[in-house]
Amino acid sequence: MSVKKLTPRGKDRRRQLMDFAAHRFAENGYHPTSVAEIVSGLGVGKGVFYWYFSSKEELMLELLREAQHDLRRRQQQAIGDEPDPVERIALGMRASMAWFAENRHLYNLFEFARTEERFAGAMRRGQDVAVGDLVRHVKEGIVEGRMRDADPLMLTHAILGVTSQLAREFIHERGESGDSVADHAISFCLRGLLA
Amino acid sequence: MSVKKLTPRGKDRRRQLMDFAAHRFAENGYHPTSVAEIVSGLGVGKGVFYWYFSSKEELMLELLREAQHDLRRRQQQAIGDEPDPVERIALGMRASMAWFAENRHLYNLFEFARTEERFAGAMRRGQDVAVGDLVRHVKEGIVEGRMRDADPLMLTHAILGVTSQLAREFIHERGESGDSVADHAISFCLRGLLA
DNA sequence: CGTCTCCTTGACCGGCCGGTCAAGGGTTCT
DNA sequence: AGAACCCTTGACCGGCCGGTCAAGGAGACG
Repeated sequence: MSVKKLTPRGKDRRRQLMDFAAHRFAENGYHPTSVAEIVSGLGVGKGVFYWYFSSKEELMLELLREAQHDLRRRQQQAIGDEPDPVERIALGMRASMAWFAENRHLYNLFEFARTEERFAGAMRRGQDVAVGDLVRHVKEGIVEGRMRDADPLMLTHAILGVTSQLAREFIHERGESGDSVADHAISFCLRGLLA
Repeated sequence: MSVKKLTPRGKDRRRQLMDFAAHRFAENGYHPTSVAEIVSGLGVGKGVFYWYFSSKEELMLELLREAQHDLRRRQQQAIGDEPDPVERIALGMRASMAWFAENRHLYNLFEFARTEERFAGAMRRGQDVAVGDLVRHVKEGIVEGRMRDADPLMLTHAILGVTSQLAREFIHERGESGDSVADHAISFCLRGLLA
């Protein structure tokens, strides 16, 4: 049997660096977290960082890409081949909530990344993919007469807004579980406020 | 008649610093924008900055407080003494959209501030006020039987989520006008997705 | 054993950053 | 005039930051 190496190398090291940096960035902020802090937190020399990543910025970009990719996979897996567009939207929202519950720290990372020009591009690309996925379900729902005939892009962003705000407030901020929040989010999106 | 001073003093100087800094922070990021850049952009010496503000952080906090205060005043002014809780919510959303349209740059500032511990407190306080205002209308709407009997806090955050996401995407990002976006946001919040 | 490759070390560098302060200018009082 | 007050200047400081690099393991292979 293989034993855990005391000094990981290769991909393990990379993971270690990315995980640790992600947590520090999320808790402390990207700029206030220095490369020196990251490596000393892991008990290694600075050269290790620059062996695996060409810059702090590159590491950040990789974190963002990976997280977005992971979130999307989670959504698609949850949706599977569900035929009902309304149900697909609900499943996607539930999957997003669950993912945010399991990766609480990444919420801050996403939010920060959107505010800085050099990371905003990556975030926009990721969001465009999410919007693209979701808008298809919405359009289909409208065509099938299941949903109101409003601007699909607006509806899509409204759904994303509900999901991300409830994820922030109740999961990220208050530490509640994903499932109960998802139920509320879904019923709001489907039926709105009015009685 | 009084003429514009060539070298503003007192409150004018303060305003000048705050406005310029807010724009630089929003476009470039808080950390990447140095105090040196701010003062040289205004063509003044560094001492001016530290005459009016005790630190870069304090200036930032003041910007956040002022912006939140201004946004809230705008909402309250729009709502006036409207008796219908549903209409009050719609008026508040419309006012928020209009405010974001007129202060596009502040969106990034808010978003960044939430991600850094030392500013998160101020943001939370501001949001708590907004939630407090809004949740009252929601509760009243439920009591009056105008709205679905769901958790008022969830409904409130869902409304905020729709508002802020649509503001970000269509006003901040795409530069559309506030009014048309507000209509979509309101109708989504009231009636949801379903036909 | 030598050698090759892969990884690690940490002192070091140039540069920038937030913040200080002694000195002086401009206005407005008396 | 001259004193008092308010504002402005910009050189300067200590410290930290992202990034470099010569040197040196540690294991694999022959």
